[in-house]
Amino acid sequence: MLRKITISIYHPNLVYSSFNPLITRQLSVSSFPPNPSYLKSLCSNGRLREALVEMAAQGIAMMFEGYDTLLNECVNQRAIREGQRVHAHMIKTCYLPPVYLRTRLIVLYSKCDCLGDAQRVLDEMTLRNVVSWTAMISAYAQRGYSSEALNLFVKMLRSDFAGTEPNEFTFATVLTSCTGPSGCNLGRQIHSLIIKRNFESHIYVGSSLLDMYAKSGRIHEAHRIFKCMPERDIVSCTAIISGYAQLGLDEEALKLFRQLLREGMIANYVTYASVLTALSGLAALDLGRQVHNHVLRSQLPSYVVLQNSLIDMYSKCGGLCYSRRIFDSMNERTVISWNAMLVGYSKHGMGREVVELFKLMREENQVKPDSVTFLAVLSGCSHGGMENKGLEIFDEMAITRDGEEPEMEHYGCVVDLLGRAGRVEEALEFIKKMPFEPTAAIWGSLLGACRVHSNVEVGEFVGHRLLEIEPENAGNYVILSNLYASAGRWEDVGTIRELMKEKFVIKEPGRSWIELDQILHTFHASDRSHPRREEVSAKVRDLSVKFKEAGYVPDLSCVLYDVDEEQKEKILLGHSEKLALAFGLIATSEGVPIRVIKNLRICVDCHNFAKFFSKVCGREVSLRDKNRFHRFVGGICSCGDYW
DNA sequence: CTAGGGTTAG
Repeated sequence: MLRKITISIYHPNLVYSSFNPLITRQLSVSSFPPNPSYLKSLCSNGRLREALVEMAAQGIAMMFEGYDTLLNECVNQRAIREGQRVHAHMIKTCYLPPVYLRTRLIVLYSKCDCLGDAQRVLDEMTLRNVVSWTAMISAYAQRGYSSEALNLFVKMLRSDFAGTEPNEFTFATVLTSCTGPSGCNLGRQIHSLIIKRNFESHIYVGSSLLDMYAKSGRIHEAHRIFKCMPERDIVSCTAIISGYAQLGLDEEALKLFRQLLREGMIANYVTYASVLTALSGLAALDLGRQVHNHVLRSQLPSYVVLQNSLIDMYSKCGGLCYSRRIFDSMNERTVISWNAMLVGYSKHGMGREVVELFKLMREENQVKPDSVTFLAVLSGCSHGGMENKGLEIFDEMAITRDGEEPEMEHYGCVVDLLGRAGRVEEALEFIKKMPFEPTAAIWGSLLGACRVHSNVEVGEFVGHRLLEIEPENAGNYVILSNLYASAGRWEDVGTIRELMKEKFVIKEPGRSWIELDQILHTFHASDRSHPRREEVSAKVRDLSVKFKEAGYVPDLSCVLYDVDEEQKEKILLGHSEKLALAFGLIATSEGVPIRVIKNLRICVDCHNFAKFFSKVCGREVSLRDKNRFHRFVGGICSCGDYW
């Protein structure tokens, strides 16, 4: 039953209202008459619900200020249901919101992930201003809908309405959607608009611009913009540092970080996360520790992102126990924290720990495993000698369709698992039955298995398949020729060498480095650049002689060039990881473990050399190659000779 | 009312 109440009017826009007594029962009489400042005071006391009841009580009578107050609060609290009620109220009472309020609605819907509703509000607007356009573009951009953001931007440029010229907000936003292969082209066009409108030196636009160039690989252009910016702040500095780091230009990133610190930059957690990425790439443990100390001294609150990158940095620098310490100390973990830790164990070949941690993750049930998690777990099982457990987990993954659907990479892991277990034929059958066209990486992993298990028959088939898809990859020729050599099929070794001559492409020269007192010493194959080169190569020759006495036989099939055996041996001794090992032996004191990092996968001969190194020299060796860590102790490697 | 940099995997 409805009851009519007349309330006193003191607000010019407020008229008589009828309301439902069921609602009013909750209201104290003293709260009347409702007015915008009363709504405001309710909102500021966190009493949004009561404010909404007030709104309902006002029936047909709400005007700008009241709606503005309520929408503001809904946006702040990300309260979508309440926001919808406010919106519905506008419609029901035939209130026609001005551009400003409609824009608030767009913002509300987009912050609550209701992009369709936000777009509908924009579509219904007959008048739009730059803010309404920008809010919608930003909604798409922030959620990764790049093409929608860009299309909307173009639509905005074509729009005839007044007040639709993009401003600095629009440019800063839309540039973040210029990603991917065509991103840079679009970005350049937008850049020219920016120059025309004189926004190039704006600090937000500038950092967005330089980030766009950096992310599309045009780091010099990015750096030019950075240098030209009339003022810098922590975001623009971080953007350029992370630009270098993301492209793998780790040393440049580190150099810039140090230089900017010297110039007075106050790093924040994003800056640290970015520079830690660079240090992960360099595997520079001492430098990483130093940055960690900076972090601790700066007394930042704990940020999950930063802790995640610390976990990653320590594990990639060979300090896995520190990773675990950080992981255990976290009071909040994201899926990335778990993944980083799992990947750490996986790269160190610690299969048992991978399985244990994965079990813990499922038991805790706070964070749902994603496709990266499964990748880490499967490859961890493979590298850690837990083949059956890995196959079991893959089957679970394929059966329990509720979670992650296996992707190509997961199938690749299974090929790896089967291959490692010596089930090479089964792996081949598995590839044939996959719902994907096998990639070069998948054939490559099977070829590696064939080499380790000396399965020439399957290896030959796989190898030739691989040479068809990837004729430019030198590694494939090496492994196939290794395989033929191990079976004594010298004629076929010769054929492979002939094939190679025409197509052989060196993608990336081999390079190894070692960190001593926060300084990285880098060696290239047959290096002539290091100041102590003579001493180092003499040491390698010396070691080779010693190791031969202990049973070392140089594996000449690892050499690609068509030269005589003596030359081949000389080339082998010039491999960068041998130089780095020898340098480590010279430059560190007895008994100290030696950590070497290599940018490519380690070759069979160097792997063997390192084994003898650990045994004969009595030094523990940790060697990180492109795929994983190898830990050599007493002549045995943690990878079990399978990598 | 609208804006820029970040962590795992490949």
